[in-house]
Amino acid sequence: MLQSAPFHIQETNQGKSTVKLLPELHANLIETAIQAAQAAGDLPEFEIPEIPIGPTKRDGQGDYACPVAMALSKVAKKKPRDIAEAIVKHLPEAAFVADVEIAGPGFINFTLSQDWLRQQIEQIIADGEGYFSLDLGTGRKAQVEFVSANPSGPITIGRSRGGIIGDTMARLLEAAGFDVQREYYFNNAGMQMVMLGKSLKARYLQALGQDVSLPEGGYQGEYLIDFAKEMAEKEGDKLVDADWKPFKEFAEAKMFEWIRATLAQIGIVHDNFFNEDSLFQDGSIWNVLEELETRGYTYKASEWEGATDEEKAKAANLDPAIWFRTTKFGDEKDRVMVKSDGVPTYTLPDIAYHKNKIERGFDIMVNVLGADHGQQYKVVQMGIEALGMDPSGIHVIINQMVRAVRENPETGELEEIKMSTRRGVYDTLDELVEMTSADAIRYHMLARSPGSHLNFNVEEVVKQSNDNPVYYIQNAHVRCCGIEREAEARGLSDEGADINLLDDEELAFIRKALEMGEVIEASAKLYEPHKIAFYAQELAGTFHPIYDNVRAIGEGIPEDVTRARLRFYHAARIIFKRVLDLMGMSAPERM
RNA sequence: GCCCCCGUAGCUCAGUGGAUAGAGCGCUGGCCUCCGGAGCCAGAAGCACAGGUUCGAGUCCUGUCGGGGGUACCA
Repeated sequence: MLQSAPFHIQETNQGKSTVKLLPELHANLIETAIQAAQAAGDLPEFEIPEIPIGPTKRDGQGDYACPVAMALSKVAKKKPRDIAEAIVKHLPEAAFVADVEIAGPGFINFTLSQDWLRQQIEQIIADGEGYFSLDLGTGRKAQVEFVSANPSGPITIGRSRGGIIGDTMARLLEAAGFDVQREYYFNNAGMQMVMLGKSLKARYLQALGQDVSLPEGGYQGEYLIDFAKEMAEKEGDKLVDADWKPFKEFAEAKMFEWIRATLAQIGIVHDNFFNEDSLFQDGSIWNVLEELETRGYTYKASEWEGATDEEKAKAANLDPAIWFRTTKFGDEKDRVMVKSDGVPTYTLPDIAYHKNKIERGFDIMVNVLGADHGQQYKVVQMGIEALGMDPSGIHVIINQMVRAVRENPETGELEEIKMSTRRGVYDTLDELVEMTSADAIRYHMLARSPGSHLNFNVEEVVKQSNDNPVYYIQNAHVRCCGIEREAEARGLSDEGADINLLDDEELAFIRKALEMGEVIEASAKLYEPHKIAFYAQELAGTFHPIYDNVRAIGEGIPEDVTRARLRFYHAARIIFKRVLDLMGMSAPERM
């Protein structure tokens, strides 16, 4: 579903069409102009750098600005303004450019053609929601792995951040043209799951009336009591002598359904759940270990080779473990791959998992991790390199921790709500969804760069008033729908509209709308999905004043003007639907 | 101690090395004969600190201070 404008379709020599965005189109003009200026002797010979260009921020500076003349000042041995003049002199004509100006120290400012902008309205309506699709990733497979929480308890607010970032990243990569798979790495192996099984067994015995306590470090959540009751009803006392395994199986299956249901509430649906367990069962972890041994990256010892005296003392009573020589890749210390009891740590299956991903043929693999796992991905990368594979397709988005906060009614200060599995505390995503809405959660989690330490103010998100940007954005869509409803009720339509009757204000919105392609491109290339959230708010901020000033229907408005404006609001509705879709938010028709 | 991340308005946060650092909330003052006011207009208020690189630094480098995370048999 590839679409054309806002980007001109350019025919290449091979006759294949390539979608291009406005910054690149402008940059091409400038590059051509520099070459022509050099050929004409107006500029000296030098290697042409990457042309910087971007949308301008304030009136009077055109729509797109390029500061390349300043950067060239040194190599060209000329004043920036003189360079800019030489470039402008040789600038080729382009349908989308109405005016070019040199301003300030040597900026080249481009103003878009109003006619060209008008045409984009028709293009948007013709292409519908596919209008902002790019072909950046056409023919390429991408995978986004996110959430990947241990199935040992309910999804927490903190976990949902990575989930929303990951799902939005997937949506943006799809918009950029990639064939995207969403994957959940289901950590159903390891000590945590053994503990879960043991905890459930204790709850099961309790359900049968036995006086047993939870194992040390066991899971205390009430959900295990519910699971245990269900098990006791189903199995009776058949399992009193069983070990932890059937309990782990049962808990895991329950958790799997629970996690899926929780995530589905906020619009997150994974295409694939990859079981960590399968890497043990099919032997791939042992193959990886063997390969690392063969390549000389492991050794067996009870302490790592550079251990301090303190570390040696700690290891004194341990049997030997198998170490991965990560110091060969610049790590500060080697890492344990197989513990002294013969059980692998998370490192080994993690490496085997990423090897598996690469072998599945993804061109890019995005991995969304919390900061508490922030170092681990480096070890995985070292593992992939040690196996002689290329880790360059793996990209990690690390999101900093979420602190749930609320205002102290007495002091007015924000204070942290301590995460706890007890009820009554805002800790699980289920509870948060109940109190707010999927849209509000998604927007607030998304509207922060992953690197920022997020203070999640529950009351602020709960507030359903005009101080909430979620509704500000959705309301733009609602208003477009309202106009269309009114038009229909009055028997009016936008068919055959003369878009030349539209004014600068409406076109300013279209200009802003065209930036969506640039935002999608930047998000996809830089792996920064939060950009779309800020863009959406800016877009709504451009829309609402126009809605206030530019009435489509009413006394004294000529019918042809009404028709043209209805056409405009029709396009605006498509645009808001699209941006809300990209964020995984609903686009309501009424509020 | 060492490694990673962060420090921008009263609060929550944006800001590909480019022009006069933006938005929301809160605060102050205006706007309802309206296609839904969950809206519009205006105002006050800020780059932790010190050096350095650059024609140009909130952005890059070094250091200091402050906060979060990690730091060999948890994931």
